[in-house]
Amino acid sequence: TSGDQLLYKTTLAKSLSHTLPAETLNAIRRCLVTWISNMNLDVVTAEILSEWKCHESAFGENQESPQPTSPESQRESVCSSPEMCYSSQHREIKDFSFTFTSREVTAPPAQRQGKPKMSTKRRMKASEREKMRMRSLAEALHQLRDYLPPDYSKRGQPLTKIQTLKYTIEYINKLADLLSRT
DNA sequence: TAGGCCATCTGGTCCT
DNA sequence: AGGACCAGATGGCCTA
Repeated sequence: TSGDQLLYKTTLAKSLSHTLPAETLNAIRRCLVTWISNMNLDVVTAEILSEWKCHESAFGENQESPQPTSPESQRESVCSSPEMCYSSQHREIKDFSFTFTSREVTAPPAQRQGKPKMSTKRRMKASEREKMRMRSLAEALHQLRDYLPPDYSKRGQPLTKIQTLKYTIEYINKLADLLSRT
């Protein structure tokens, strides 16, 4: 709808500064889902893909062209945490290179000494949570993959995680260009 | 067989 | 104290 498009444009304008806080990412996602579901995907996809072929050399063929292998396709992960978590704090996105300005994680060895080891029970709980967290991440990527036109995986092979992320950025940029021209 | 991709485990750090 | 997040290590599966 026009309202969705307006909101989407506004959100994109904010995001074009290359800094994408979690709220912005969520807003983009919501608008894209709403907007795309209300229009003729064939037309959009055809136009985008025609442009895609022209700009393919940007990175698609050079470094991240769809590769034939993706073991995940054979072993679809069963995800128990379908909800998507967007906790991108202090994250910058510039073109296709991510810069994660995360916390300092390395500490001098001297500081590590003397810290009591986690109990087995707590370690098992932490492992379980980590497993769920990674499955949630995989599920989110799986859903993201579904929003990309099938032609992005040229040989019919599912995209890898990194390809999914990169192509999604490319797809959003192309959708934004399309919108800006209307 | 090498290399890519992935899931899982683990220990460390930061945050609430 | 416990949860969230991160990165390194490890091993399995698959393809060229």
